[in-house]
Amino acid sequence: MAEFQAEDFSEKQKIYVLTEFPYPSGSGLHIGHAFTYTGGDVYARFQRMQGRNVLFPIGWDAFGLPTENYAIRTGQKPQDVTKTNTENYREQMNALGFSFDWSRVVNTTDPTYYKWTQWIFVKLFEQGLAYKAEMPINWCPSCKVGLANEEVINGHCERCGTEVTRRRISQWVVRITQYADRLIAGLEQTEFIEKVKAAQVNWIGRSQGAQIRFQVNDRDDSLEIFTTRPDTLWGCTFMVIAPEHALVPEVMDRPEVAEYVEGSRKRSELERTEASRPKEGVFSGLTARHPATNRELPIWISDFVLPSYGTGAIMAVPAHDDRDHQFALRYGLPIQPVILPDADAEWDFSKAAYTGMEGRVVNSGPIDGLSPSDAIPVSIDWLASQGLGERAVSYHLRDWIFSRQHYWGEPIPMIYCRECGWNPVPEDQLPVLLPEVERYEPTDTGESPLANIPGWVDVPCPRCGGPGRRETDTMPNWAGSDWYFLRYCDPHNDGALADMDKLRYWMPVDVYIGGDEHNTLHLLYSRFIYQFLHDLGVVPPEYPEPYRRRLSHGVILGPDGQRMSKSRGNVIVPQEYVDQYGADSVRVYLLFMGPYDATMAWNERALLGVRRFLDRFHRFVRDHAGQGEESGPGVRAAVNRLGKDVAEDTASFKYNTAIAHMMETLNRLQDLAESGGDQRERVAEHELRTFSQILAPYAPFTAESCWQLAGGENSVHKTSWPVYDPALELEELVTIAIQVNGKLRGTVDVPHQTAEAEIRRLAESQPGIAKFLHDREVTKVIYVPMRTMNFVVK
RNA sequence: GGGGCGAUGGCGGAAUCGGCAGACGCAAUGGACUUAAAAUCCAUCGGUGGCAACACCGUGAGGGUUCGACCCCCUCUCGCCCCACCA
Repeated sequence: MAEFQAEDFSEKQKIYVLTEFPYPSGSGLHIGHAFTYTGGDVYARFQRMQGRNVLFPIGWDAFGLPTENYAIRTGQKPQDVTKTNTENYREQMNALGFSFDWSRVVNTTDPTYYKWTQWIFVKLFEQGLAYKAEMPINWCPSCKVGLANEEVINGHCERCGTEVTRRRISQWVVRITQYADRLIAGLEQTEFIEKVKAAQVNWIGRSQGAQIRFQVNDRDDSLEIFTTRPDTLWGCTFMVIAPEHALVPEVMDRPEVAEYVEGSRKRSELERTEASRPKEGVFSGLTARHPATNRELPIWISDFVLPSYGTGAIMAVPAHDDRDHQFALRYGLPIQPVILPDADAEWDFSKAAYTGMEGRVVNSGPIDGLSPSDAIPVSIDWLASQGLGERAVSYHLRDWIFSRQHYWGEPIPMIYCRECGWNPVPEDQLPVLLPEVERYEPTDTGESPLANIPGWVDVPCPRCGGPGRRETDTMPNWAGSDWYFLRYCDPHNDGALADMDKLRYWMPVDVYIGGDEHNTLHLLYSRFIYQFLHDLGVVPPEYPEPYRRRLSHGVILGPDGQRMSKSRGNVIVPQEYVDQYGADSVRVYLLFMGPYDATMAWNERALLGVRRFLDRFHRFVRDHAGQGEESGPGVRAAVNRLGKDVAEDTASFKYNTAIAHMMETLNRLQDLAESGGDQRERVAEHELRTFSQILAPYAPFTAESCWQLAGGENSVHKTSWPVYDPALELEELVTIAIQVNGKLRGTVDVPHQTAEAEIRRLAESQPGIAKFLHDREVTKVIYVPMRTMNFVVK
């Protein structure tokens, strides 16, 4: 398949078409893969025919829990399972005719690849962007294993269905929040569609507000809170802190506090973040002083306050926040209105909080009489002048928990020494290879299975040479997919993750095709890692962002219109349909179903319709091959036009209409070639070959066969896209719509460049139109050249 | 609650910049070929009225702008997707 290899530094214009690489599961390629890669393949093939140097690579995102589980179940090595699966994937991809550059395959589980994944981690650590912290993880008490968020389905373990609880474990965390503002700002340099940009901005969730200090009574401590509504400060009647807050251990001697905190700890993340759960809490026994009014404010503890957002503490303003209002009603805490709504002067604050921004601030000292939006900056300035607080920004985005307690992942290349602390494995000792072990079962303690291999764990400290201990956690699945697109540019490089000149040639990715489900996490993580590498200077400084465009493909539902799932039994396996109808039918059908980004149900009858079209074309070519003379004018014009239409649609990913154009043109050619009488036209091999070329990106096998039948030499896939001849189109008649008062009353067919006056004469002479003009006064005639003419009459 | 998107025949969907609504395909109906079936081919296929020519209505609902609106503006209804106790 050497024919599809991309050429480094070619003089041709480059284009980098990237599709998300698959996780090679045991069940083989699924329909979503077929859909994604067909979309990428058509575009790549089309661009090659346009004379571009196309990089269309593929690889394997092969680390992951299913392989590890399967290996445990069957007693195989994950390495061997991966090998079997990737070979199967490759075979099925070839059956579908994907024109990947197989010389650039990347495999995240290959030590020559994950050496660089580990290298990136070492750099993160060296730059202070990776740190150890006690973080709660999702814990399956039955499997005795920590689960990533994506392995928790509705609060239950993906594997065994047991309800997941929380457990605190010391983990590696990556400081992605440090890049939050840049990740937002960088979006401006991309051409992502609005939806994707919005998803990213939303996920980062930047809010502006104020940080305010409250003095805790009878103690030295002060309580810091974050709020986006400092204008409601004077309405604060109590405070709430999370059970994880640093103040809590100091009041654990109160039995009711201890009981509440204990109960909360047992609650799963799912339960805890359930918004409809009644707001419950416990009084801490502490009070704080209102910074403006000196009023005494009780400090409550409740787990509706999240430890991981803001400061883990809030000022409660029950008059103007729904949650605080619920809490106040439950425990009989005072409600103090400080904003009167414009619309409803009689607002009943005992019934509901007023959270709107329209209104007037009252009972609030220096900000009285202002509108809430004006009051926000004024209140912050006032707080700052009193030394009580300042402007602050908070993000929904959290630092990224980077440890997984699994075997089948990249070992985190760190060594712990009692004397020197954490040190990275020196670069010349990378990669830290995954040891081959007999058993992959998780440990009872929640540690990675690697912790059970003393010969691997115990190593000298790279700094002092004393006894050290390897990190036994592995990296999350995201790690390998964060930078794979860089490796495709230079997949065999031993001395760097990729050569700078090659990156400069191929980057950025021109089109990245993937699923909506990766529009937030994967896209954000990989943009972050790219920006980090940009700061390190190992990617071209002139490209601040890795992806120019992001295209999200749609979803194929089962024949019943439901999402495909094994339990519903509506899963479509592409290979079965390839066997039955041929790869081209499956390819063309997938793209013909609807717009590339739509959600569509599988319909085997429609697939059959596509098969009929391909068969009909093949028959047509066979029946008309050998008629070596020139085609009739209608045939020439139709095929000429087709090349232009399909090129336009393909370039803008409107595959469904491109295919419709091909069907339409075949219908037209059949009419012209097979009708009786004077209209009948000859179809010569030249047009049959041109049509085959146009079909080639979509149905590569059928097109090749037809190309040969029509006397084509070599391979249709090595030809250039047919050149459009505008002169041919000018020979065709144009149909112009004739309206009277905006209503269609007829049409006239005229040659191109017919004068307006002539069109008007033809229209007025047509009885079906004339009868609407008869006896009326034409006040105006609007003419849109070569499209429509509208008579305005009284 | 926040954000994004959408609503067109029996179905999936077309319609470049506001200019012939329903391309293309599926399903359906009638017919040809066949002993029969499959395959293939021909015809019809938004609604109402009409033998027909033709006329009127029609892009979720209501209003507006315009010579002309699926497309632009306002109000509303419904649906899908993502995020969500985020202070």
